[in-house]
Amino acid sequence: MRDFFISAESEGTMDYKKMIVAALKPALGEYLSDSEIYGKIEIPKESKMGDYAFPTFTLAKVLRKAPQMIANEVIEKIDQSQFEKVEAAGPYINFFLDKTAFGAEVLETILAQKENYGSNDEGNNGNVPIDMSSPNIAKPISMGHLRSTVIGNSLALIMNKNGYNPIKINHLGDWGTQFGKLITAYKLWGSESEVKADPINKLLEYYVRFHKEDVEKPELDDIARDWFKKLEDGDEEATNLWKWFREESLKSFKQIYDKLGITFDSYKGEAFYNDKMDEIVQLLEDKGLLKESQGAQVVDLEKYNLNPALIKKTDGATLYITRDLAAALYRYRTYNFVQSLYVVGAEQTNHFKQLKAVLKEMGFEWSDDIHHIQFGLITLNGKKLSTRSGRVVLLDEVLNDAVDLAQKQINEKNPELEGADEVAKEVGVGAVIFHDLKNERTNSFDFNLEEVVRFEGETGPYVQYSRARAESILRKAGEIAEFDQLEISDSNAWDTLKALQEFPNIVKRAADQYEPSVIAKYALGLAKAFNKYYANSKILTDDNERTARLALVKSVSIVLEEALRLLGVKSPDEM
RNA sequence: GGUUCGGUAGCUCAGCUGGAUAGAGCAUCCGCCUUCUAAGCGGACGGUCGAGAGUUCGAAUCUCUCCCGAAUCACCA
Repeated sequence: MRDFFISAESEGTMDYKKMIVAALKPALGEYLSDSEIYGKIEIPKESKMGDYAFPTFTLAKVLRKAPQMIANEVIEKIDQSQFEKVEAAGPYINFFLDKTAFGAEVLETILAQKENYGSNDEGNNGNVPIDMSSPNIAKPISMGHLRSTVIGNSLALIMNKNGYNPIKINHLGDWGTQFGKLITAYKLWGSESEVKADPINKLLEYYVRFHKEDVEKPELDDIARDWFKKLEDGDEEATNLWKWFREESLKSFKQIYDKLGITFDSYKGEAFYNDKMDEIVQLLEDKGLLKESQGAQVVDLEKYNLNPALIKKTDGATLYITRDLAAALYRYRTYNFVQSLYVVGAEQTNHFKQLKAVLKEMGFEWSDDIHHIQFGLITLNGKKLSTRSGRVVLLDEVLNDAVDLAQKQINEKNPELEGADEVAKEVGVGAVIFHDLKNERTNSFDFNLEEVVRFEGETGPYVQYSRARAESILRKAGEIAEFDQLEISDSNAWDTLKALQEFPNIVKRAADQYEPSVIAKYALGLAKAFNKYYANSKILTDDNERTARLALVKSVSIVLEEALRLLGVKSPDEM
């Protein structure tokens, strides 16, 4: 087994817990191993109680003494020279770091590494395809898609920060029986010019009308089925219409992705796998996994405690999972991934369990590297969003509202701001993205426009604003010849320095848990610490710590910008 | 009914592998712009951590039972 100290050392940043283990070892070495000591060290809630603490409860039994007494005895025995002080507080041994040395080291590291601060190469450049966004052609992008898009994008950035090579795949919903309906509707009521003018809305209108009218004219369903059949058989008219709908839809999707500042590495959607499913069926057959059940072809998954996976319908048509099997295999062959992520809503949990189970049954060990990154539902007035019932919240509208509001705020608070339009976009869109990412992925939330576009409190604009203030100070400070003498004696700076030091661990945790919210929460914490410092200490005073304070401000700006970047949020220098 | 995820302050949520008086933001009320951007800072108010039992020196956190809510459970994606 690899010694944990080696890995701790290889991180490149100072591990203060390690320092504490070294200090405690002479006193506790005969009762606890290094890693046991390391594991017990905790961070007190309040900084009054020190920066790290070691609870002595566990030793009480072995030593048959009261924890308080043990704490008192231990501090007598250990070398305290590395710390500002070490004190026994009841059953705890509290360690106070040498603040100036700690601060100087953190600042020096950040200023040297700049935006690379917090990066690591844990991923070894391994490929990680990320299935994300994946809207359906001819349907508008709603708040529901925002989650997958924004979480996927952030995870791509986080994985990259951890040394992986993410590949963002927009698995478009560009195939299925709905295209038969769409073509039917278009042929009956549509026109080329209408679609060109406003593709998504018009196509949606046709689709909705189809569903309205087919209640009374069931023959429409037959026509639609025929058209889809034609499409499957490669009929020229059907194929051309399909291609055209797809292109027009994609164009309007891209406008939204532009607003969000998100790009993709692949737009291979469901249709791409049309000719790749036969192989899957064949493989399943060869391995004897396919069974007939009620006229359909299924893979039994009882040993996984799952329902059978339906591979082929009674009529011989394939299903969603068949396509996803083909996609999974294609991605494995194409990217030889170390992990394959699917940022898809929690309602599809069962599907992904089945997908992984079938792949496992097929003998593909890499099934274990597939992770369903699920997220909670966005509801409207407590109900699930649904295009057909008209209960939709269009993402584009939300983004526009947010940008308008940001514009209004700028007019009020900073009317002289140059490039106000651009800043309004960055702030408005940033608010929406941040709102989506600040809470744990799996939480569901009910859509509330006021909350989404809020700029005060724990929001994206709060973080942006904090950094803009930092930048403003730096502008006023002018050129700094050289950052040396980085010791800061001001205790108001302490929380900020500690937060800065935490960033590399936060980056790792976010990747381990596939949780952008870890970064968002961190950004809020750092911004908060900095605002407090800003409010209580004058930075641009001419004394011998001025450079050190500016180094702190610069470091805060660097790390906040980087944290926001990992969320896909921009950092305006002024706002 | 089975499975999964939730239930923490009026509202929205934190709380890392169990640890020192349970934390934020919003809302409400009160202070702070002759100092670096008030999209800010400080303070007040506010909680039987769904209920009960268990493990433990110690439980919001782990185990079990129950209550409540959501998602899902083969021919949609």
